[in-house]
Amino acid sequence: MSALSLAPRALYEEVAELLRQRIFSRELEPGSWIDELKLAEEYGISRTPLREALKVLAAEGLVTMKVRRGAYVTEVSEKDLADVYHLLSLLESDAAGVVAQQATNDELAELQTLHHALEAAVGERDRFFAVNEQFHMRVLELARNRWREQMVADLRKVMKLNRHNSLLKTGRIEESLAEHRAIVEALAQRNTALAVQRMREHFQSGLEAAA
Amino acid sequence: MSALSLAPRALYEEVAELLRQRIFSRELEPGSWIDELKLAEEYGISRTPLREALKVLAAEGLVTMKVRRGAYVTEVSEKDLADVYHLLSLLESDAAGVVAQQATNDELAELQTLHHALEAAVGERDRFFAVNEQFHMRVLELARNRWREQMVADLRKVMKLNRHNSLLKTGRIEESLAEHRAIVEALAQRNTALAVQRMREHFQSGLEAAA
DNA sequence: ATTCATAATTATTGATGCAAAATATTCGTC
DNA sequence: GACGAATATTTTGCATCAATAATTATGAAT
Repeated sequence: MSALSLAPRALYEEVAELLRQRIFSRELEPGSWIDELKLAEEYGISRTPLREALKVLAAEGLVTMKVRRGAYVTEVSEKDLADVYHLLSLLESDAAGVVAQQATNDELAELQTLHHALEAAVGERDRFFAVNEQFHMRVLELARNRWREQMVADLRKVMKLNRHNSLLKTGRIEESLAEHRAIVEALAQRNTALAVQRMREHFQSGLEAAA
Repeated sequence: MSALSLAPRALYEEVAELLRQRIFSRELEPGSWIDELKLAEEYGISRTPLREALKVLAAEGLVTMKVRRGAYVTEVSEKDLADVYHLLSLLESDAAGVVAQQATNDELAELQTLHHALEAAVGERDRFFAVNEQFHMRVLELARNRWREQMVADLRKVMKLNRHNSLLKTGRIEESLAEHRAIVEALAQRNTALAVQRMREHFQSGLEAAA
């Protein structure tokens, strides 16, 4: 078993990222017990950094620690998903409002560019999803609230626990694009309330598509 | 050095709580380096559970880990405080709206009872603050979104890092009480939009008092 | 035959020790 | 006297080891 690439980050951070990947790929199934010993051996590391990584993931909500029973991959119910989605909608809508108010013209132009890239990516499913994610994250960054960025990042990770990776449905690409266009327009007009409302509608229709 | 009381919780959880207390009491000052070795000796424990506790606190945002430089108590700028306060306002206002929609009559009655306890506690500063906190937390619980509860709990901890423990100012007790009354009324009327608006105003006036 | 208790095994949790890395101090040279 | 390099010290971070707690299985008793 080869050692891990020597990291600029701490080993436990590296391991946390590896575990995230395995959880998202459902190689580690929700509800299943995480075998520390087996994983440590598999990665060729000791249990200490692995345990620290599990603590980090527990804080993110991806794993649940049970006293004297070890770590389990978090099981998210349908209600959990709805709750998390609700919060994402709330936080990102508000972020859109902040951007409409506070972003510079250059930053708004950058969002327009990103939106054009999104329109150009229709047809290339994976690329579309990637650019879509990029757009949402950029809006978030432009709202300049590091606490919200952290929270949204964590919530999005929890959403990924779900089988139907449903922040954006394949069948909804055209609608989603139209909604994004509406959001960018509201931002360009610097219409705060409208930007909030349209981002909220964007999430709302995503939810209805999932139902 | 006596050992810690044997815990139903894991040792690292216990230690995390002790560290939180020391951080909130400003015995550990924001920006200062946390001496693992010294603390471990002081508590009569090894560095392993202490390090795990620090990881938990880092996830909460109370401490920041610097690579190969250990743990530091998080320094919150004025902007950080404003950002966190903004998020608390957003999350708790929305929670109020959810409660107006979904709470049972019994639950709303319970909030009224809590509010009466708050009115009765005017004059007893500490008790007033405690009941006030209880009221906010109960609203949050009644909104029944465990992810939001976790996030708000963490954000409130970060607020406590500030010297001016300013979720509620001493000089604002009467105003605060009136605002709470208005919130309870909106909830009793099951007026969602009004409940949201009044909770938001409640936070807004708290912010203005801090300025 | 079923249930309860005890013992053994398994797995988590805490401690100690060691190595690597970073920073600070001291010494030498310019 | 100042600047740079090298060494030493401090501290993080990883690994191995020991102990505790829980669960399961087996045996005995009712």
